[in-house]
Amino acid sequence: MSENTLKKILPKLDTSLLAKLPPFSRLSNEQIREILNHVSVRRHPEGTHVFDEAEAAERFFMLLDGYIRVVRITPTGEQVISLHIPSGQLFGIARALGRDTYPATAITASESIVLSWPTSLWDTFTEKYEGFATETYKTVGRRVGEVNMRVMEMATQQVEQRVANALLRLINQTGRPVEDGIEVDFPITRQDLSEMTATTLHTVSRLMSKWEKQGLVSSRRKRIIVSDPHGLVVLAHPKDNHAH
Amino acid sequence: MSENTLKKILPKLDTSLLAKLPPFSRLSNEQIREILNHVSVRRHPEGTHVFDEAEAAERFFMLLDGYIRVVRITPTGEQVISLHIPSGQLFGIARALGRDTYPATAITASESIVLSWPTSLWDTFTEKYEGFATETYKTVGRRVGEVNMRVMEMATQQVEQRVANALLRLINQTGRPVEDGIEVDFPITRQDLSEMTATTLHTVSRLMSKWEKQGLVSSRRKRIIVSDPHGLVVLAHPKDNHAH
DNA sequence: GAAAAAGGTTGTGCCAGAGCAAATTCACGC
DNA sequence: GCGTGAATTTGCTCTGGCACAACCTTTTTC
Repeated sequence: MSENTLKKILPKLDTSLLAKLPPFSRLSNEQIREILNHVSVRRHPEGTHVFDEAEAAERFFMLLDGYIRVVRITPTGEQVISLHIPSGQLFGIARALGRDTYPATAITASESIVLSWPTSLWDTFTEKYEGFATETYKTVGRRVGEVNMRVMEMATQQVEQRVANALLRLINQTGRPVEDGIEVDFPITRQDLSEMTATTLHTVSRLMSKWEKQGLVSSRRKRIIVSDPHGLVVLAHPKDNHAH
Repeated sequence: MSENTLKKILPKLDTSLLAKLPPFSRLSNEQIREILNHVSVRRHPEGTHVFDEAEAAERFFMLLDGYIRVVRITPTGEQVISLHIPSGQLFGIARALGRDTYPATAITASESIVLSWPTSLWDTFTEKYEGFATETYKTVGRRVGEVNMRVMEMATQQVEQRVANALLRLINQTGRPVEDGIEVDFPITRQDLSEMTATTLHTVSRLMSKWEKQGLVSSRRKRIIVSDPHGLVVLAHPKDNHAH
């Protein structure tokens, strides 16, 4: 990561921006101003590594706008996408898990605005600011739940169901309503979907083609629109699944 | 859970028992005595559900002796084993993740002694007792890391490697040295191993047979001894893994 | 605006590992 | 010491989905 984390100041970064976000919502304007005193703001183009796995966790982050893709890379170079983080959430919060290195790599899935603070302030935040710790642990809990869900899915479901589930999760969490359905709000390739579901882009491509013929989804390059979410739900949560 | 959580008192449950365990190790004897004032102690035979997924998290737990298997069950009734918890660790700590229900089911993998406290004391513990919160979050962090590791493995590795890894993890975390190797310290079936690695008991059985012929492991019913850990490591971390 | 690169589609062969079935072995209670 | 049920082994079959490959389409670059 290039190290000019200096304030490429936004038009105005005022208290009202943070006041809406859960970790800060119970704070006074005074407190939010304190917090903003120490913040760095940064705009990252799509595809930027905000931090890398195993790096010393010197800062923690709040995504103000855009999407973050959390990724892990195997010794043999394969990527696995852990989850996507929508704006308004903290990330890179290694300290909340008692770690001093980042457990995964964070890459912007679209152009993003990222706030950050030095990790040394973490303890101050959790102690001093009402509700900050609680909300943080809720976020952690939600993500843990999500990862657990993926383990379950990968252990028990067929590829088609996994991809359907991944897509449903994407539109639930990051969906934007458009004319003919709900669109995933950031550029996403078949390759990406395959890395989220432990399969190959070929298989994802075939599934998408099939679903497009059935009128469940439509897609252009890097764009996916789900036009019949319920149809996908039916595929995702299948009749018998005669499994292990 | 049957609700006679009363003190089936152990011979002696004194401060020295807790003083060695990380979450309590920085506390004074006085403080540990306070903590013991509110504790319930309970002995669970093998196979007992200590609590079930989605149940209201009314208590949190410390495993004093034995092993806990953390399990999730799909809508279609299949089990997936998330992880095993060795003695000396907290579990059922939904509050640490901002939840008020248990995220998974906890079953004793062998006869176990379990301490527990009402969840209402959780905030007191984290605020009042030096180091308790920190150690807790380290535990959480370690488990999250482990689950993430499993996602990676399931996404990128072959069955043989996954089973080898699972076995290595078991002997690292819960291994007991015996004459001809290291033995998994609680009863474990091929079925269990298959539920940990998202495969079938048949495949696990075949692998075990092969490994036994190669002199890597030996096993009786419900008992597994790894005699050549390094041999397993070689299998677990394979040459090419021409993958996705 | 031509070339290159990135992303996407589709056909084919193949095999790891699941499913099924049946036999065998083991542990434990009586 | 015997009977029973659970755990394990093993042979056979079958198939989902991956590897490989060729080609097409859109975007980016210069």
